[in-house]
Amino acid sequence: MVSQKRRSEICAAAVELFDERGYYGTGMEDIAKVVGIRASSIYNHYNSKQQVLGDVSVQITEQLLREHAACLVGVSDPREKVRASMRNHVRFHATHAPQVRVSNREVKALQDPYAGIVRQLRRDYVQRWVQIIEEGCRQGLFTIADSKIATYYMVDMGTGVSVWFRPGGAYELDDLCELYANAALRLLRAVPPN
Amino acid sequence: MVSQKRRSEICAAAVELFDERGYYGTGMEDIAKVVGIRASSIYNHYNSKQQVLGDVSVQITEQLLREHAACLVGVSDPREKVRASMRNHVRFHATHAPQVRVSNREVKALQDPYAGIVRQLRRDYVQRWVQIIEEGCRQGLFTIADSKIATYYMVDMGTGVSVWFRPGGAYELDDLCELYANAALRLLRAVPPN
DNA sequence: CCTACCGATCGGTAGG
DNA sequence: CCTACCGATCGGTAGG
Repeated sequence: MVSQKRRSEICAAAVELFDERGYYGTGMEDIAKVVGIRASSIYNHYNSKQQVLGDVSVQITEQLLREHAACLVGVSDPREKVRASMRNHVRFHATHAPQVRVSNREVKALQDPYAGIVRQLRRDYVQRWVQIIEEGCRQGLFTIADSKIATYYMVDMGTGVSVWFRPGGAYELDDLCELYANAALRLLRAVPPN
Repeated sequence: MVSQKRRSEICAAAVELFDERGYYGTGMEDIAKVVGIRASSIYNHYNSKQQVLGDVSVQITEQLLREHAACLVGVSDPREKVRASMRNHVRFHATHAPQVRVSNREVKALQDPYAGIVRQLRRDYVQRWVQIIEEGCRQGLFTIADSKIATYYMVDMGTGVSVWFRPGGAYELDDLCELYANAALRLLRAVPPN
């Protein structure tokens, strides 16, 4: 049987284990044990361990871009685009922390074709930020030296949330999203009203 | 022979390989091959692969704190402390990129006593940032909602440099340090003169 | 989905 | 610093 349910069970187990022990530190036996089957049975759903990692990485990266595009619908002010992008970035990295940690940490373990796909998606994502920032600069709303560096400021800062954020901890996610959105506009020296 | 030279050769080879393929993806054979000896000979210098990773991680983390302390000598204005800290953080993460990537990526693979030591050093480092920021707030120089979050902004942003920075690339390291130092003061809403 | 099994490689040890 | 070797585990396959 090659049910979609089993496939996603394997995927979920793999994410947890890759996150905990890394791609090379996780055996097919480990994944199978969590799912409740034998290691050899995984090969009815995936051709290789590499394909499991590829599936996880491509899926989560595509989802990030999809949700980013969705959060910008109907927004025209570049300052609001930055706010929405930052909120989305932080929320995504907090709520899909294991997946983004794995896809960031194991990007070097990823081989083609997955590696090429994921790298291209990441370039697209950075490029979207760059274009929003440059649009704001042209409108005289932002003042920055380099739009690429400004993008790294914000993306790297928000990605860090996936490492230290704990649901139910000291910080409420909604509050965090607002703090980061405001911080982004400060980084860009955005003219008020923010 | 347990020469210090051999030990650091093993260390250097291990950093490159751990960075490239991860801790679990790297065998003692791989490290030995780079050094030009047999895998079993590494055990004349280290008791285990874990000890090699521990050595790398503790050393680089101690060095970060040492250089951070040194960059603050004679500085009293909190704004200048933030500038110096940010410049040091970025420069360190750019010039020791493989080491910090390994020590960040493999922190979960680290066992006690190394894990405990490294985690404590990291807490110390964060605490130093927090105290500088709170000092600036008390003096009315900074305006922020949460000093811990503000620390994460800056530390995470600067740590990102270790991932994308390439020496001899589009950005000069000195310029980058200044850009990040200025960005840090914007994040803190520092009062001029900056 | 299973059992049975492949050759390769793993970290580490014994002994010199 | 080496050779020789340990038991365990690796990703993956054959065959049902």
